[in-house]
Amino acid sequence: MELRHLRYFVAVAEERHITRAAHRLGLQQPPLSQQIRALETELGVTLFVRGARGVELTVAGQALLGDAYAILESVGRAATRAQQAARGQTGRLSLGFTTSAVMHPLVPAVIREFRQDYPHIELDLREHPAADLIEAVEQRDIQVALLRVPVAQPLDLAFEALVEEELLAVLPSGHRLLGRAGKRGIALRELADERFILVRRPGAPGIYQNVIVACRAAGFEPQIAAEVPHMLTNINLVAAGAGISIVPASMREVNLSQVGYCRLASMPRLTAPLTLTHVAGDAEPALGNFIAAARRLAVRWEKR
Amino acid sequence: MELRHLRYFVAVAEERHITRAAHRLGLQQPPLSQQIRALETELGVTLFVRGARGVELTVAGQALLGDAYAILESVGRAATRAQQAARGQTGRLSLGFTTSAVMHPLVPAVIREFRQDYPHIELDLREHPAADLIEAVEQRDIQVALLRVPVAQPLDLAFEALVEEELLAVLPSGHRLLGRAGKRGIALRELADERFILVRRPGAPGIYQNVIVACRAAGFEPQIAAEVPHMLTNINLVAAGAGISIVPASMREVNLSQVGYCRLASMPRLTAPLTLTHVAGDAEPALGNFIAAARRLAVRWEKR
DNA sequence: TAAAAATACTCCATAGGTATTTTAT
DNA sequence: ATAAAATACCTATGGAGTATTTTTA
Repeated sequence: MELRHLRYFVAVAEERHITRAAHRLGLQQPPLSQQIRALETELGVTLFVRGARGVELTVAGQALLGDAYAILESVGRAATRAQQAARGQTGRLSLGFTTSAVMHPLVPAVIREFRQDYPHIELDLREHPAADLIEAVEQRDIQVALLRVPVAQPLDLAFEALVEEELLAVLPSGHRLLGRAGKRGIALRELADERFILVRRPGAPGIYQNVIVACRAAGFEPQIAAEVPHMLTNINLVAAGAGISIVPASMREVNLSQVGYCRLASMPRLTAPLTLTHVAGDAEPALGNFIAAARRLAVRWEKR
Repeated sequence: MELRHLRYFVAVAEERHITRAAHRLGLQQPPLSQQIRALETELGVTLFVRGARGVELTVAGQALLGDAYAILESVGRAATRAQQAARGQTGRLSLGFTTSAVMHPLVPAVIREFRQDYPHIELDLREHPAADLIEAVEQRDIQVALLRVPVAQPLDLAFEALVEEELLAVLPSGHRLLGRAGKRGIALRELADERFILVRRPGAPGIYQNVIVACRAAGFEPQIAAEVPHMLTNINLVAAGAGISIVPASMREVNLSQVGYCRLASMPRLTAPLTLTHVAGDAEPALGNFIAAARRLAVRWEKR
């Protein structure tokens, strides 16, 4: 049986008249009669009783008609669904991110916009440490991840900095430098005598490396008072007076009364990127659409 | 799009290999490649990424695969359903009957057996007076009816007596004839002085006519004390002492203490048929199966 | 470079067209 | 007697086969 048979059958059933149905289908009566007969022969069932003023459905024909409608309709739906999937308008997308990545306003903005533009894509969101995210992308466990500074960059993954974000010094509330910091901020070397608290996790140095390199360029070796696994712990330790730190500007949202943030006057500005990563090569449509949305919003963000 | 495309597509998707799929389908690789390409072109979508060791489904292909399975399966189901409908194993059958017809044990037996043999046929049961039933069958409102003696027999309906049932006299409990009735029963002429209560409805005389004709043949004109519309009313009036009556043997199930039943010794026995009626001409399968079941059980009943 | 898919072409099965006959009311 | 479907026969589209080339890992 072919869909042609069902299409012809439906036309004849609706017209109750082979000649009229043939006309409607854009063909002649004999071939249509033959196709209907062929269908009847294949099914081993009489679908129509032929009369002098047309044809009438048998009970078997009535039974088939309902199914034929359903089948033809679901064929149509299958086609549009495949097309939507190809355009990345349906399916699922799994996205991972680090805590510090979601602190950046761009990330929730991208998620919101993508949800709006592609409501039929199931979005799978997961928060994990950067190293786990990179491994998950490699394993095809998730399709795309948003994180900070990826140090280990496997060759089969593509990495792309969406935006560069300024790094700020976090100091305890009463710190003398907070008062002296003007619009341009304090010089990095003014922190030479401070004790640093930095985020470092095995396999994902994050901005750790950047800070140390910058300090050395500013002429001093930073004293590391503590290495913590999480950026919020980091800020809490500063609040507790255990030292100072340097964090992405968006962490300013963590607005504890015991800490203050100030800019660093180094030129060029000390920054850390918000990085997007996925498996290299052709991205499947839903992923491509996500990346496009992320890039679009990143450009808009830079121009804000 | 044709079902062929979906069948081929499924084979390729399952084998992840056009050449192997072609072999499985009993054709060569190039035509299969062409058909898959044609499907992709028609949908405007890439279904497979071609590699050196086979093909892989794209997301669009994955989306289509699920739908293709569902479609092919429902095509198969549609075919078997049409065949079942043609054999009268599915669909619906509406059956009407009179009160006196269902009193006959054959009727519930037929319904039970039909339900058992054709569990997928929806059986519509309705109880109505005989005249209404005949009209309903003519109007194609119901397909088949079981009733007693149809007097008005429209030409477009077929009538068939399933079984002849003996008629019995119903007498008030203390009636002198009940004691004298032997195995053979009482003679009809012994009722010459009794007052008769008979069922008669406009348009459906039932056994009314038969009884009168029989009495005349026995040499007397019966005195009609009352004409009632319903056979149960009839027996209740006998119980009340209003007269005597003649009813089908199966009414003996109405076992009131105030009435007694006895046979009538006339030869041949006075009988009334249980009649089946439906529109004349070819019966549709479910109806044919019902009629066959009714006939089969009727024969078995006669031989009991 | 080896395996798989794509291309080029050929063929033929069959969907579809034309002319006519049969059927049913 | 008439309208509709069936039959007979013909045509040609396109599905499938064969040989070969191109692609990809």
